[in-house]
Amino acid sequence: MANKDVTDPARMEKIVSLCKRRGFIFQAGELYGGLNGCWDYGPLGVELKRNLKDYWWRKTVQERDDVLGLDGAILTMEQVLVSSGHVGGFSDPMCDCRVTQARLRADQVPELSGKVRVYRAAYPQALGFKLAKLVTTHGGQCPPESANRALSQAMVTPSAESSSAVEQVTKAIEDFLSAHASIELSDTVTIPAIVADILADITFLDLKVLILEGKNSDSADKVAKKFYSARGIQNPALIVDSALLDVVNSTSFNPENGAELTEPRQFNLMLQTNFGATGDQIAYLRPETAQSIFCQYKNVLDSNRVKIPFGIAQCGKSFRNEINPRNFTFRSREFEQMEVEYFCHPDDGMRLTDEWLEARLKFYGDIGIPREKLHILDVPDGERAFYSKKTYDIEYEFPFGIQELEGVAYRTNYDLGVHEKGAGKSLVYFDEETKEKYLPHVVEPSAGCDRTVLALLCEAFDEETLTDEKGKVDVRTILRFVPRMAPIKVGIFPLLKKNEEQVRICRDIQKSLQPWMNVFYDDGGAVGRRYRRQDEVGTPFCVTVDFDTLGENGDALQGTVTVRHRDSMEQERLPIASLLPWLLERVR
RNA sequence: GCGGGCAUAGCUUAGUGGUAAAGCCCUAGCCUUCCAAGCUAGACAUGCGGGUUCGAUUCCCGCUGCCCGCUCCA
Repeated sequence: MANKDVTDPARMEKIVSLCKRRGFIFQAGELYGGLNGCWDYGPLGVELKRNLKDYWWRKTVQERDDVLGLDGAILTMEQVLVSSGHVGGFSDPMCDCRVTQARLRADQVPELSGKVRVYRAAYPQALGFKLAKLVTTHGGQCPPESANRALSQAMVTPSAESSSAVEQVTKAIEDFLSAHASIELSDTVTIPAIVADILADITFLDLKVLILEGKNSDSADKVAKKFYSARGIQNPALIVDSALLDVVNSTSFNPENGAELTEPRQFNLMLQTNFGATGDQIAYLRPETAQSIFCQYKNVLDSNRVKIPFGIAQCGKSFRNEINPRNFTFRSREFEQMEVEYFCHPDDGMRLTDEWLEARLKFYGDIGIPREKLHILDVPDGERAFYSKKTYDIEYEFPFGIQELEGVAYRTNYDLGVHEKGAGKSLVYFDEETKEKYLPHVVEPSAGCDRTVLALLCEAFDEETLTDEKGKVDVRTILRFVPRMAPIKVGIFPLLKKNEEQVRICRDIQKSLQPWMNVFYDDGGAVGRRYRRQDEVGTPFCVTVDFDTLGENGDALQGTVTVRHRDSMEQERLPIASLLPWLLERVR
């Protein structure tokens, strides 16, 4: 979707490293080697995430008259997910065409007979690296890129279509060595030995293509070429075996193009579990929070004296057996969603979708994600889910690319419709004023909680280069969270930890603030060091009790403390008594 | 899912077929009146499992995980 992705892997690495070092996010099961696609939030991460969820709840539920909360069960009945369509399309074994990726039901692939052409190719990069390694091992100086370039050029220039792998690799190596006269192999090494080493060690990429009735082998070659070029092999020159095999009544080939199909696989992306006394009942870990909202829509309506339009909000865990978790916490197998299903009259759906988009954009601004880092994708026809009349993706510029944070989708009355049908019970709404009966339509703003936490971290991360009076350069690492999202709101330090009076006053301040916000007492090392420690975890304010606080420099300063600001590093003096209101105004 | 690369202390990196090194961080103490000072002492590592070997962190294989490029995302 995104066309101007700017990625910064080095920045991402620093963020991941900071998250671990300071206790924001750890890999789940790390002690035992790690569990792919699962993450644990550490002491600071859980505060950050909680701040986000609490603020979302406050803004979405508590400060609105028209949205109610719900906390549904994670274990979900099979029938619910059959009705919703989550079980249906994915319960049969499926095959993929290895060339076009077309997905076919395994039991519906027709039996085909005919000649099959066998292709075998190797990645030129792989060959290049093997060669470089061998040359180096045998005393030559050879950077891998150089061997790679030379060898891959040789590889894509087939001498003859039917020449063998041994011949082609031999020729490539000879060409390479003659082009690099400085490389001398030791006397004990022969080119056939290197060729044998390479071929024994290399991974080949094989493909079979059935020559369809009425077509010739050229068409099969075309299919193979597409397959290899999609994998970075521009010219499948290394054809080891171009012999033709006969197959009869095989269901392993795509009837459209003759390409080989993958083995049939179960494609359910939901996590299943067993329960009941004998463990023979099936339930699913919900793949989205939305379904319990649809299923309880009528109960909420009947028990809370609400009228359409109104919404039901839910924040909680969902689970998907993602094929390919990637990008730190961005795509996880276990993740948290913040969703609203907003029920409305069919005439209002489009308008409300736009209104929710605006409300959500304001929310992101309020948590410190600037509007200019967000991209709104108006998902075009054909790319939306089939039931959706309008979908906006709200995307953020992550260091690994522009990726979706939230989808605002107008889902029509599809969801209530399928559950009405599945359960055999009416979900029609009766409007007392207009005497109108209809099945409500739904607008769904669905945000990824973990993704948003990650966006907060990425947005907040900053490195500032400082130069002191002596010209000494220092890098200050800061998380510039807006105060309402910061895991710790204020650090409290005695200037000298040996001064009992300062420590006592600090502890008093700590006690007085703790009921209102998360604070952190620290007396270790020099005060400057403590400031920097708090910068690194995004604490917006630090309070220092010093000798002025004790009245040693006059009555005017007695009972006041230094407040130091994270972003500017500037300080101001405030009376202890006014700290709480001063802070509350800034961290809510 | 495909391919490539990588795996040594909390972090960043050395190094070795025979006792694993350093800086930062951390802990304790000394010192210290506002931005990562200094001194002393201390804790902490070869991802997991096989194989070769008298001996493997090092070489080989498998697994797991991470990163990159494709793919996928109901």
